[in-house]
Amino acid sequence: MAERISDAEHEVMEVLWAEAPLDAHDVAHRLADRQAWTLATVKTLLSRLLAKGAVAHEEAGRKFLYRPAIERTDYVAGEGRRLVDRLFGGKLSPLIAHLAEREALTADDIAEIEALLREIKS
Amino acid sequence: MAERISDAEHEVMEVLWAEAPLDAHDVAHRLADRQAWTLATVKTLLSRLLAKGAVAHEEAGRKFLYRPAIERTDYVAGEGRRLVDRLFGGKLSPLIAHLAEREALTADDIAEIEALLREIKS
DNA sequence: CCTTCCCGACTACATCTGTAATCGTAATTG
DNA sequence: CAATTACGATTACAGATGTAGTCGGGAAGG
Repeated sequence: MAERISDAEHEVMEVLWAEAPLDAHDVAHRLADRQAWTLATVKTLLSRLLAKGAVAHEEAGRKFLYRPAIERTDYVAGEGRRLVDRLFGGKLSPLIAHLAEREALTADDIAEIEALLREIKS
Repeated sequence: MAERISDAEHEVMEVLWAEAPLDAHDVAHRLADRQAWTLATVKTLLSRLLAKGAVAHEEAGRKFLYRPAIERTDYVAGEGRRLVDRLFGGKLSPLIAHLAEREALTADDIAEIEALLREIKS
């Protein structure tokens, strides 16, 4: 399980997480504005995701309808953890410190995070 | 600039960020407990990092001494941003929410982050 | 029915990565 | 000085990735 999903594959996943099931054409279409990929490329990515077990497909006549087989939430949490482990010894605060220091969180961002923390505490 | 540094290369960078300059042997040595890499492998990684401009080397007799050519701070901030952009539309709070929700930040973690935010606000 | 088109499956291929071995040369050791 | 070592440079090679083309079979259109 948990075969790594590549960047390109991830783009495809985002499309399916936003809407599914979709066939290869639909996926290629939704990707059109972000990526200049041919349909062939999108098909390849879908096959690889299928092989990795990240999407499932169901037959609909002569074509396939694809849908995510993993939760975006899980994927995102996994990637987040990976990064935080790799770069911050597993601690979140240094990540926040870094981003904050270098890109100035807006007051709104800060308020949002504080609210979030307050909620977690309860 | 900013050639992507791979995972294996990153391990090498961490060693050099912790202590530099070091020659290939030293680097291999410090890596010994985390990675079962041969000296040859470490040398390859150092060459690649050199080619990518992530480390610099200076001649010391018949060997080279390597040192980082990029700041860990910059690397970390870049990677952090990459992730946050890719997965959270550039916003930090969802990352925090995710990690918090799935892995229970300790009260200490939360206090630390809050202190940090307070400081940023000032 | 025959031709055309569409689809998924398979193949292609350069680059990057992980992981190393080998080669040529310069230093070290005897 | 000869034999051995120690280095960096070069080469190797399989798997992942980005990006796509081709092929064979069935559906659709005439």
